[in-house]
Amino acid sequence: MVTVDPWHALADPTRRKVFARVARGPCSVTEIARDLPVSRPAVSQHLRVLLDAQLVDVQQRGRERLYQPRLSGLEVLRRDLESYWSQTLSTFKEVAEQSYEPDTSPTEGASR
Amino acid sequence: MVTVDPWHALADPTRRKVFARVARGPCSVTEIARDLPVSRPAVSQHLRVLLDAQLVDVQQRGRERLYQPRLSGLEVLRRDLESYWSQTLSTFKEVAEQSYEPDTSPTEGASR
DNA sequence: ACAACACGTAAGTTACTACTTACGCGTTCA
DNA sequence: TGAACGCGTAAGTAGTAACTTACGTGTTGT
Repeated sequence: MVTVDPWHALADPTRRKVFARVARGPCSVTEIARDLPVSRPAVSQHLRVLLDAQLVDVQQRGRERLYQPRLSGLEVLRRDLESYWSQTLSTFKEVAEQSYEPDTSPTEGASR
Repeated sequence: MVTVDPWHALADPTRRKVFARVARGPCSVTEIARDLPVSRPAVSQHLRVLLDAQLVDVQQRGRERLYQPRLSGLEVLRRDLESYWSQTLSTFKEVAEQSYEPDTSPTEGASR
């Protein structure tokens, strides 16, 4: 089993549309391909990547394969994004404090 | 000015490391390149993409260029991710309800 | 049993992307 | 004023990724 970075998985616009459709509710490959300007095999290949990124799950249903969204992959993205967000906020805070105390950095007063 | 999809911007592992470093606090190109196994121009090119994705900002500082994180790009990601998350949760709910009421779907009792 | 359906995968092509080295421009400091 | 620094960008290259068509497999219904 190959593991795929969920960031990479959602980077492609077409693949993001595929995932968005699956997230909205369980659906089959043909059903997804009908709404997209790409072939059915292309959708299959995108779903394979989403599977490897733990973003979707499959379930055989007669002769259909029903795809459903999965939380595991999203949790990774959530954690990373939350980290970026909080670090960005505290960086903002630090920069703001430094502009009030120019003594802290001895890099000469070229801050403006 | 070229606009870049923030999803695409954070898809590359190296670029994500560059952004993670900038998020942690303002820094220069050379400083980032010192901690990564790629050349300085490579870092410059990554920062260009992050700039176009509204994920970072620059500020000339003497002969250095100080990069800082920016919220705009992250907000897009946050909004998308939040949408995926909530839709995935409600899809889970729907699926759970359907398994208790097999009458709803006339696709014959092949659910197990 | 056979046609139709739903799907995955192999094979091939084209476009893009991440990287390198080489170069040029502005800034700092002796 | 000239050497060193910090950086962006151009040019070239190797690897990857997204797509297509063609084909094979399992399931449904007559």
